[in-house]
Amino acid sequence: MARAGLSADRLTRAGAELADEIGFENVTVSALARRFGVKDASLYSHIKNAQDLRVRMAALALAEMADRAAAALAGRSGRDALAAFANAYRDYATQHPGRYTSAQIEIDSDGPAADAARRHSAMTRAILRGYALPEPDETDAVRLLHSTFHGFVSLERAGSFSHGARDSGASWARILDTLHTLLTTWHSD
Amino acid sequence: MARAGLSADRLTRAGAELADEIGFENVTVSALARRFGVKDASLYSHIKNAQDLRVRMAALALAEMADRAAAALAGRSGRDALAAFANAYRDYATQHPGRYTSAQIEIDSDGPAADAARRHSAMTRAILRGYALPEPDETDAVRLLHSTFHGFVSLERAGSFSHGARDSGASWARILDTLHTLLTTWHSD
DNA sequence: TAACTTTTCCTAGAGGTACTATGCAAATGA
DNA sequence: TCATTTGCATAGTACCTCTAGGAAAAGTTA
Repeated sequence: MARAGLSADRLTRAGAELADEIGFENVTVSALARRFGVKDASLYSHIKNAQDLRVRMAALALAEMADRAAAALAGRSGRDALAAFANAYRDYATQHPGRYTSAQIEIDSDGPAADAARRHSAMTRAILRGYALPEPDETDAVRLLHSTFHGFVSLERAGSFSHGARDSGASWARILDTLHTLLTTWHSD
Repeated sequence: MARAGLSADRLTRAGAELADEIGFENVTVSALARRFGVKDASLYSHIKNAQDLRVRMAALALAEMADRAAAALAGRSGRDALAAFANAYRDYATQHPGRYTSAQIEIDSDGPAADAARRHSAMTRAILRGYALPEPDETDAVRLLHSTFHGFVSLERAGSFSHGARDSGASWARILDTLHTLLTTWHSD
């Protein structure tokens, strides 16, 4: 009998695809096993348990987001960098809703997903280089940006912005403008 | 045999308590039935299914958040109103993590949770009365505030802000300041 | 109060998911 | 080529969701 050629990485990537198709919360060990035509018990040779799979998916998504962020930021600064990063972030969430959701699970600081999370976080901080804020202001600003991007994307996907006349993309563009202004006029106390 | 005296409302409230204790994703029909000392099948006389229970819990949480927001905004305007609303929002999430999580599920616009969601949304808009923004700017600002509050709370709870030297409460206060400044200096184009 | 109706909870059972233990067969490599 | 390791299967436990049908409590009417 031929083997399916499974591995933790292949399962993680397939899990990510499945998440984008049917939603992160519907990705089960059983569903993943069905996709490979094997029994669910077989997956436990590669992953520790269902939570382990989820953490691996989160690490993959965070790494992909960090890569896109790095590409978006290359050669840009100030307003351009801010907009490019923000749009890369929002586009990723739109194109890969399941992956994006997976990246939101709790990650402990010494787990396998922590590295990817730190890389992504460093990219957010890189946006601010052009604004030259002193600490702890830069940290506050990083947190503001991350909060706003994540909050917007997450509310947009939950349908919170779809009941009014205002296009949510227009709001997004406007919000990026105001954030740029906020950062350029930021004053430490 | 005595009856347990169940009803959809009691189940919803008990589900909310359970969510705060063990986490929203761990609230199952079975666990709720155990808490009342009845069999799980008995709950289906009161709730349609597990998703129905979750939507009811979301509606309860949104209603509670709208109540707290209304109380926080009463008699306040401008910066005071902004800070009071924001702190009420963050405090609710801290005190009721399970309820807060329940409020984040997707709600369709004509479902039973939509009313509560609209009330909560109206409260966010009320913050902006003192800033007198024209449309569509006010809508953009509402979305910015909601995004930032939700994003911050959600990242804070996921542990994203706990790995640096900067206290997350200090960042929160600073962010509220900058948002106030942003709103007072908002310019329409 | 007796009979009838409705509601509430039960038992029983089907089907899905997570996970463990164990065994065999395929791949690896000495 | 033979021993070892690895990959997948079988079997089985436990928990969850939900349906069907029945019985007893509570409410209603005569």
